[in-house]
Amino acid sequence: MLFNLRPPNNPVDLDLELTMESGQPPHFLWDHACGRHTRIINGEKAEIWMEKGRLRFTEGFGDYARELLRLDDDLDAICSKISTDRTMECAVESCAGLRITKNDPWETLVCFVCSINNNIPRIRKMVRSLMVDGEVMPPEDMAAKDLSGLKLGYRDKFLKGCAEKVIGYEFEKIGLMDYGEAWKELQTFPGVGPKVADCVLLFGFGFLEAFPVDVWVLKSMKRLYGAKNERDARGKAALMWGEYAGYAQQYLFQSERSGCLIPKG
DNA sequence: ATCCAGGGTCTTA
DNA sequence: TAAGACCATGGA
Repeated sequence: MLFNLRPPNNPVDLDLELTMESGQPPHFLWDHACGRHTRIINGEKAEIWMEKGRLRFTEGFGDYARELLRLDDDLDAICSKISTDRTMECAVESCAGLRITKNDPWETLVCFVCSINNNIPRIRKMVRSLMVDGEVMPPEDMAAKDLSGLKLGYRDKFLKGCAEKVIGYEFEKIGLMDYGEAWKELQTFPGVGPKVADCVLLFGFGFLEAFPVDVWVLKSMKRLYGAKNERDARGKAALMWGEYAGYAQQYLFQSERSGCLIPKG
């Protein structure tokens, strides 16, 4: 099976490698070898790869791939809207085909609790230590299991706390709230502050207006737009990029890390 | 040895 | 509301 991307056969519409390896949940949850991305979904092996400029995936995972890669997002239109100045134009150009991914909320929460004051390679190691049979262990198992010995640092108690809170809690209801309400609600979870909440809302619940401010994005927002602090960065992002601030954030994050972000023009 | 990493919590002023 | 100590771990 394959998808015709919009516009059809336009390779700029999806850079699968970049998207899957850009510090989003798939970077932590999927295996990656020989240009193929693999993991277990609902007990079955799923595989995604590019072939002759077209997206391919294991039979039966078409709907999953479409949701994961947000193939219904009009990337051209979104990139136009966030290209508010020369700097953002360059960021968008240098990361052509980078898409926001939509992941399972619980797995996303686990990923970004592990991300606290941490680096991407070690986040991946931690998340994988919390996976059983290819999937992040469900809240019930995480609440019951002894996490000491997994080298999670002080994050083990946060993960335990989140697992216990999610049990008997309609986690999906957060996706039905408006952004502001959902942002505040998520921060009642142990280990979830403003940044982790925005990551879970963006990558787990699909709120494209969420703007996670980590050290890289904060550095960009200070240098490029004179942001004074984290809160100020969020405010400026909301004003400049509004409903697509999440996409702007991912292009900023990727560009800042790869060092291809020009000062400002 | 010191700094840093997709930060949060808690205390203090 | 804002700043600072503290938190575990491993790589640079």
